[in-house]
Amino acid sequence: MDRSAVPVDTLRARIGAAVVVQGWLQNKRASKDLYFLEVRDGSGLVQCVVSRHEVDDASWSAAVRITQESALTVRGTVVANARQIGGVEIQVSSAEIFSLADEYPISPKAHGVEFLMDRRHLWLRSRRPWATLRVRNRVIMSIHEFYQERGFVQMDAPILTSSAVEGTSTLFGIDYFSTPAYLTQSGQLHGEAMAMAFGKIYTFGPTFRAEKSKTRRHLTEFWMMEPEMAFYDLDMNMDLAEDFIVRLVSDVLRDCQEELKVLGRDTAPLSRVQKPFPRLTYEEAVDLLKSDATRDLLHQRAKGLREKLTALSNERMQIRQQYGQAKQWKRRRMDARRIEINRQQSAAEEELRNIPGWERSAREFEWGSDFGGSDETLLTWHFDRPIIIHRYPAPVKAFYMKRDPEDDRLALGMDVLAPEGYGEIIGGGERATDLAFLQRQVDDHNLPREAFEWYFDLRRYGSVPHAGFGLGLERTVAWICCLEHIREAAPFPRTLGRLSP
RNA sequence: UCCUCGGUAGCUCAAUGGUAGAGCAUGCGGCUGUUAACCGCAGGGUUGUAGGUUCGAGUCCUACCCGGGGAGCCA
Repeated sequence: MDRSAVPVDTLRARIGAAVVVQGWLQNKRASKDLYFLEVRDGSGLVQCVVSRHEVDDASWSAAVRITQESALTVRGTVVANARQIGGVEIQVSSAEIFSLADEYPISPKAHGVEFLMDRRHLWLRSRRPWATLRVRNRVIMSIHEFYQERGFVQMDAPILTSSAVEGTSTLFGIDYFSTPAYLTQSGQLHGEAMAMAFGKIYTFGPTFRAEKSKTRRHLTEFWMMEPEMAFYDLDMNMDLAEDFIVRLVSDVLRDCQEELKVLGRDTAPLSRVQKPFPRLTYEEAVDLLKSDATRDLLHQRAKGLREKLTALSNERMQIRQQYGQAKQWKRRRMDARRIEINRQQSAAEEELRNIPGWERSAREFEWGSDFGGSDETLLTWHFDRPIIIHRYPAPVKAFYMKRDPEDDRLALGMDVLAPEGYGEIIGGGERATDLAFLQRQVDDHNLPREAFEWYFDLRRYGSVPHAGFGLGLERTVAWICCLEHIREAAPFPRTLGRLSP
């Protein structure tokens, strides 16, 4: 241990200074009298240059012997070098191995998702997880700052619950001292109780869904942030959600430039996340979905995909022709490109296969159903920022939603859909205040009245208009980072068929 | 549960029904500024499992197992 060790992300401010850095070896490159050690300490990455004639024998031999992911201490001088990550490197005066690592399974090359997920505990050390999970951290901090600044109080809803909010089919059941219990799927109802006590509250914790969904948008365990506000109506709720999303994105844009760069995230779409978000009633959304404009967008998309496939197959042929006489390093690049071509080709083919189904689903959409995944994606294609859809048919929303006073068929629910195909990141609405209505709703949904007596009390004693929503943390992070799969947005994701590591 | 794509070296992927290959990783050698460094040499395989068709199966057929993506459901 060396108490004078400094974090790598502070080196830029220490040019010319002698420093100590402790970390792990991410990768190394060598020539006869020179070793380049890429050292990672969690805060960042720095190249350390070991020159044979400028270090003692012990340090030189450490540089020669050290393996990927060994822990080490490096002493040296910080030198400006514009070509390096962070703009600096360390000219090493001495290096010492803390512990020599066995052969590391994750080589600095391409790997498949299953291989990496089986080694998630090690994969966390790589660049992409580093960037993604630091964005996640920024989002979490922004969530707290945003609500605390507005006078919200953080409260925690219970994780173990006695009853289902909307049926038990999607809940994980457990044995609670011989009584059946469930892992929470939402802090919603308890949030309402806390809002009646504290005015404006938010909960932030793990949530569990036993849905057998195998898609890039689903986890069985995820973190949900749920604000709940007394004396709030649907419009105020939508305003809050809008301010909230704008704040999250702008904080990440301001503080996570390096992370977004590592992820290769195009920041232009994020910069467009400004107020106001387009707001559509369910009715308007249905009309848009069934419109010629939607059909044209789909046809345009299909045309673009077909052109892309042609271009990819041309490139593949070109590579095949050149491969025979190519130099080895060029072949390697071609191999990498060929893999990327295959990946893009199967993605494009899959989407092309799906498009007729998407078109049918959109055209034949019937008033009263809920939007499917493809419908949501199509709706967002019409806009350049998140959109809010509100006033859904009551049957597709939860029993506790308030009815629209203007039209009793509708519930005052609202969803925020992220652009670029990431779907619903927020779902919420104004809650029903009338006791008799809620009791009828519980009966109509075949839910046990006894389980909701405490909830009914909130309407017996000082019932007020109130509203709230839930934000899925991982979906939000996946969208902001432009991840291919939501599982990358959690350190140890839990999905259908994955409970380890 | 259904639809769809896949399973070949430690990893990522090639291979008209006809002798299973490449790159990376590993080991050895070379190189004074590398950026997934590069160059040379070497070791490394029961092609997911079980059947079937065939003179001959990684390739075709059947069943099963495992994984990816999607539908339903949802944040």
